[in-house]
Amino acid sequence: MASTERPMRADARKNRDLLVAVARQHVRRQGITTSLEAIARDAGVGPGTLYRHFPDRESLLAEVLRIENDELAAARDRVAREVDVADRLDAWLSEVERHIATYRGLSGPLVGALEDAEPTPLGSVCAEMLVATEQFLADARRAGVARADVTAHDLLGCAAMLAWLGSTCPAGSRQADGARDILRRGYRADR
Amino acid sequence: MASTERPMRADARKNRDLLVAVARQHVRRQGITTSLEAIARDAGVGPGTLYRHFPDRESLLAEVLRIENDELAAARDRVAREVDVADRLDAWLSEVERHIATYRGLSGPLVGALEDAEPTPLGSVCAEMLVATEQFLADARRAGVARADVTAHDLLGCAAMLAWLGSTCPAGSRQADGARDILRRGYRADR
DNA sequence: GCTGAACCGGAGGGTGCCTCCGCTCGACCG
DNA sequence: CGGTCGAGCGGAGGCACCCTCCGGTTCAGC
Repeated sequence: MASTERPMRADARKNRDLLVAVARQHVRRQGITTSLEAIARDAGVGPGTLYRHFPDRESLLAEVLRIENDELAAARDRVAREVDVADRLDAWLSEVERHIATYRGLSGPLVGALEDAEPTPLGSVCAEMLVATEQFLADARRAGVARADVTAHDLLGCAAMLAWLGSTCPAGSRQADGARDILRRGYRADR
Repeated sequence: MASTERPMRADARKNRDLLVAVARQHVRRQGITTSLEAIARDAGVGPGTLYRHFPDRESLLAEVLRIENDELAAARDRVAREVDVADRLDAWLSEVERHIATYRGLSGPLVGALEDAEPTPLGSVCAEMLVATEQFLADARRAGVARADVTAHDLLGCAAMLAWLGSTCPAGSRQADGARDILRRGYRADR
């Protein structure tokens, strides 16, 4: 289907890429509620152009994340390779938390996408994280370091909560650390 | 100090009370990001009037909560009286979570107030919850059902996280239940 | 080069935030 | 009870943002 579509016009492609690049900067700095108009301005295009390429905030966001997701995949492989199985799940969840927390305000929409039945732009990003988490959870269970009644879905929810708490508190606060410790003891089988 | 100030003019008092009442409805229905202009409109006053009584969103919110806080205090007394010490802390934290979750979006500002050094309008609301939580935590420790390294501050953070997760998911989702179980096992000493 | 379809960008209507200022009306005094 | 004056009112207005629509422009294939 997609293969039968003719390729994008060169100027359209350029604008689209530029918009995603500028959006990435803005979202990193201002969080996901950053002004779309400002992104268009900075990219030197009109608002109409932005809205044609990305009909709503979420599709633009999904595109930004799609690019960034390579980083998370790399982290996943690194964790699987280098971290001892006893701490692998912890390490992975930390990565997920850090990834989510990169963009202030992302945790909300992400949890929404985790729940939503119909596929949203953010859905695929979520699905990937869920698969990896299931993998790590299975490993941990086999090694006897994760409780049996905890699900990957729950764990992602926990990571999102922590990311939320961390980016809600004033920067530099250790508020999330206590909660993280409590959560760890709650899903691990060995403490 | 406050006692030397002359009492409010009757019309001002009336407007102020009306605004708080209308705001309460709106915030309950729409969450804390509800439109302040709409509140003013519904109360039949101009925006200027609203902003003189409540210079920013947070002071209006704090006033709404101050009224509602009686409910939480009642819950606190009921829990202290009726619930067995083994489950008292759990019961109290559930109440806190429910209370916070009543107003969609409240968890963020509340956590902020929990951290802030200088007193914000929401600060006193927080302080009250913190005191009660410390009390219940101390009881639980004495009864041997709470881990020693958990702080009341951490627990409030956890309640806020759960409230956040609960009101972020589409209504009726059980997403928060898993996280709540994990957290409970994390702070309790007996499971 | 020509042509038409794809694409552009900005004007504009709607909403919300917050401020400022001229007028009103309630409180108190004589 | 009537007058005064200042607290209080409310709406106009400036600003930012969201999103849509459409007349003009530019690319791509012939």
